[in-house]
Amino acid sequence: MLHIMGNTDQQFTISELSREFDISTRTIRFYEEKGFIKPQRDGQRRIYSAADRTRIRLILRGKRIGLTLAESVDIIDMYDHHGSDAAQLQSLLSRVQERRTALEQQRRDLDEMLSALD
Amino acid sequence: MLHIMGNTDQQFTISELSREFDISTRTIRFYEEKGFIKPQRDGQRRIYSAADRTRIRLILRGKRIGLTLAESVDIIDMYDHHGSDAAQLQSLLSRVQERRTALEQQRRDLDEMLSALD
DNA sequence: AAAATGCTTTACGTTAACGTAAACGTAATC
DNA sequence: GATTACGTTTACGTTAACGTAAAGCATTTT
Repeated sequence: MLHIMGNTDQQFTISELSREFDISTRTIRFYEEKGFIKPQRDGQRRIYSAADRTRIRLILRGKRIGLTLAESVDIIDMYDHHGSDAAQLQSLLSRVQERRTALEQQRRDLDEMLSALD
Repeated sequence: MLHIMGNTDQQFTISELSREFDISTRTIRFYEEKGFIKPQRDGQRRIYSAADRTRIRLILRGKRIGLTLAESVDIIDMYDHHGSDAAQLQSLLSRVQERRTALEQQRRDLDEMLSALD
């Protein structure tokens, strides 16, 4: 059977992503266990989309700045959110604001740390 | 009995520091267990110096930027180091350099995160 | 077909950073 | 002298983020 598909939707195997991001396959499956990514299946094999890959990249970025996985995913879902009513939007905005404040404090701490290391 | 002491060497109780930094007394004792601070004793009571207080402040700053306690203490001891020979100094400098690099990456990650939240 | 390769699930183990409770000591206050 | 406030030690419990086998499919290579 022939599939006609644009090459915009690239596919990745677990070991490809493992190598690319230098994390174990265990880690990638763990992220799935936690519901942070939901790859498709080809039989029993996992297939990762470009979107899955991006989510992993963002999770790792979050880790580097000291966020927990849950916090990272939380923020990622802030980007991603599409349909929501006014009330949801309002609470989202205030949560983004909170996050900003924490991150800005973090930046100040980091700057002080860096300048102290001179 | 009268103690004559300059007020440069202030003293603090565990609950004072607990309130000031908004951490539990358990946390403070835990830091001592790990050897990160070494308060004096008055009988069985702990007495914290200004230096102890500063170390705690720095540890907490490290935590906010996602360092582990061990990493924070490691950096703090970089500030503090006084007597060391040339070889030690050299290894210290390269370690500081490593740290800087990591922190700068962290800063970039943070900036991207912040600008994405607009 | 045997072996190697790459993937799968299940499940127990590990480390960091405390939380939480028990049980007790000492000093000030009612 | 009993209660309250503040401190102490000892020790078991908890959560996050994986590590590390163990044991088994499925496909590709020898």
